[in-house]
Amino acid sequence: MTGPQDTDKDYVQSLARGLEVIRTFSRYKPRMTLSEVAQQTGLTRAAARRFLLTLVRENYAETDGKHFSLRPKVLDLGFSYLSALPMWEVAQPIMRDVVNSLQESCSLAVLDGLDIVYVARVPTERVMTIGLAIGSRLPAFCTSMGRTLLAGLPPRELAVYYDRVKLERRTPQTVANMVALKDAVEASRRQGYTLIDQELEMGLRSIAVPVRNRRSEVIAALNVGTQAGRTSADTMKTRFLPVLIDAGERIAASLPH
Amino acid sequence: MTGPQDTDKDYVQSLARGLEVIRTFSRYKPRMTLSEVAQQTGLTRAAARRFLLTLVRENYAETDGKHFSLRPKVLDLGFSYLSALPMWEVAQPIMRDVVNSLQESCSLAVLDGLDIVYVARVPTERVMTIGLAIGSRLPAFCTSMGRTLLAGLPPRELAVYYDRVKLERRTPQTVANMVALKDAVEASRRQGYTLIDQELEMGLRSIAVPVRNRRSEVIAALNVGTQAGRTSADTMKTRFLPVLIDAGERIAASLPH
DNA sequence: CACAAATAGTTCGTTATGCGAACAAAATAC
DNA sequence: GTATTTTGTTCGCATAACGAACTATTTGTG
Repeated sequence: MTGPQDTDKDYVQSLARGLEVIRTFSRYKPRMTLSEVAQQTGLTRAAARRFLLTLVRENYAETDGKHFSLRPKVLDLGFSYLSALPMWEVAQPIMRDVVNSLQESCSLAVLDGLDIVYVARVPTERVMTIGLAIGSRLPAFCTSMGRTLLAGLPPRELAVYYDRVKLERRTPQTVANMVALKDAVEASRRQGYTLIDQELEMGLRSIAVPVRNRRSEVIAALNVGTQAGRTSADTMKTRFLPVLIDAGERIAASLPH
Repeated sequence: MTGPQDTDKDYVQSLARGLEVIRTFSRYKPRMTLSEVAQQTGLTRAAARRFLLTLVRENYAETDGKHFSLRPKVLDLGFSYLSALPMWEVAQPIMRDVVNSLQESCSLAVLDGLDIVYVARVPTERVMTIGLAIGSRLPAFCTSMGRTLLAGLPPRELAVYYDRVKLERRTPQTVANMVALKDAVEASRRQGYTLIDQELEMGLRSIAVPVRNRRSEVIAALNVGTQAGRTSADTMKTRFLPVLIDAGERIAASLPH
């Protein structure tokens, strides 16, 4: 496992390695033996063992003597980020109003690399086959919130994104060529909202608007998702969009100075 | 800042310190300078700087050249824990059913030390003055889910809890003496649910049931919260409790083997 | 049950990781 | 402009963390 190429005196390799150990646990590997962790992370068994025992000692993990698993204290790490978000506390009541008004799921996400990351979510029903919660990631290029966030990037950062993204079709509708994606992002920027129709998953339609800070920078996206069979694109534009725009503005207005 | 008392060859001090740096960010300190982080964590400035630069290098944090703040990648750490939870994916649709049925907020929590930690939440409206999300912590002794989880502890672990907990009154109704708490927990165990009436916060009433694994161990608690003025304790027992019990059983039944 | 294979626990010599005091540089406050 | 505070950087040093190699334990197989 590599860190920076050259010896970097300001880099704490043990911290980076330890965080990788935490990240190696997942839905598919909720609990692992010492050797499995070593294998997954590329660490030696002795090193993996020290990291795991340190996590156990600090109550981030536990062991039954053979298998290791993470403990809820790990959520504190993510919570440090969430509770530091300026919009964190004000967004949820506003999102609940959206859900009460439209009877559809509402989510808030930020851009992180090539992905969007959910930071708040008020679900009403399962509109997608995968479960989503705070911390979930989805590709930005084929989600309504993702396109909205891309549209709000400064040109240079957007160019970097286009250079790095790999457009992989998720449904027959997925916009998977660069020219079409750029047009779509530009359209999002112009019209101030994004409507995605079954690009991420068949049957899923969602609409998103930007949430801006006081300097008019796009800092998050807010969306409502529905089943395509239940709500037409026109209805989303005429009924859902005004509610979302209002909610985005209320969140923005509630941000600290 | 101290680690283990004796030199412990299996303890990675840099990992423990780095995790403390992450945890030091909060709602009150969303962004900090190098010196502030050093002061908050007890590290030297040079050490704090190396940890922060490592977090920046690994995209867990960012800096504007002076202040540091966390990035969404930190949520991946908590997400490792959440996605590894056996009940994670099945619980939310069931909780949404509860919310649709009762029109009240529904949450799922686990016990961690003296606290409960929220691992899933479907809010309907603001029943509490503080915002709650995945990762939020509340004291176990004066919450419905907390009492439920305490009731499900093996006797030895419960004894340890009683030894360590400090009962601090949150409202005039808070059960804050040990005898009364033990009686309340025992009552929760006997009746298989817990109803809390304005012990955590005035105006807040909530009812919780245990979620058990296939070995009948209590692994989480599920609750519904309401405003005391809107729903009587009797209504919670007659209308809410059957729905919650059913939901708890459905979550339990959906757990993997 | 015996044996082989796999995995975990431990040791310890080694080294490079991470340390922090001290200084320089930059930013901030007055 | 000066004083103060904060940040950036260096570098000698101590030891934290390393991993190879071994022992011990567990698991799987015939």
